[in-house]
Amino acid sequence: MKLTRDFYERPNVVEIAKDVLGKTLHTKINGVYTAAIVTEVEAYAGRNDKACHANNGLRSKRTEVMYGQGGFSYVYLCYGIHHLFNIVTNKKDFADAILIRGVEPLIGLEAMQLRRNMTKANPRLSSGPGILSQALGIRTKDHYGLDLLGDTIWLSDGREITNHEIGTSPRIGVDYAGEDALKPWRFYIKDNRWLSKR
DNA sequence: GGCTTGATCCAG
DNA sequence: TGGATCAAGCCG
Repeated sequence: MKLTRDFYERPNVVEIAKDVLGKTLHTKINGVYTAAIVTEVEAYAGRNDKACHANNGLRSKRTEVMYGQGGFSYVYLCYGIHHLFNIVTNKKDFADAILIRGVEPLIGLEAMQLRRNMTKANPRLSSGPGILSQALGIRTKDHYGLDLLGDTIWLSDGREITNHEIGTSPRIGVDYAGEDALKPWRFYIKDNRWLSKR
């Protein structure tokens, strides 16, 4: 069943991030349907989180969607090459988001391999925030600010993940964020092959 | 380990 | 207006 607005609009982004583990991420892009299980995420807590693009209340064309309702997509270009897919959470004016860092392919493996220019389905297909967007066909220009209750990118129930199956670590690549870089807000499914850190 | 790559941000 | 910076991936 498709996740509802209520799921995304809860106030605690860390709690939602853990809940997203095991959920199914679907895309239907240019008529091609793909689906994958979310294996790895990071939480970004709006204006009070130095690692978040909306820290200190920064508003710009890029961050604007984070200030809207929960359950929308925030996709942006990183290092000039990679499209990183985030889920906006919390209610209007609260700029929280969750970065998806790894997925386990379920449906549409051939389409994903074609997009990634690969001949096999190994973790290099979709274990990393940039390459999973590539595998699923998500691009900044086309998929910024989409409603995740729509029919282009959406999430649904998936695999049940219990608390003791969830691993925790600091977030990746946010050393610039001072003390906030230490927050243990990266979550992943333990013993899963489809993680960005091997 | 070193290179790629370009939007974004802020200093001036 | 320009240059430093960056939620990464690829090749070796």
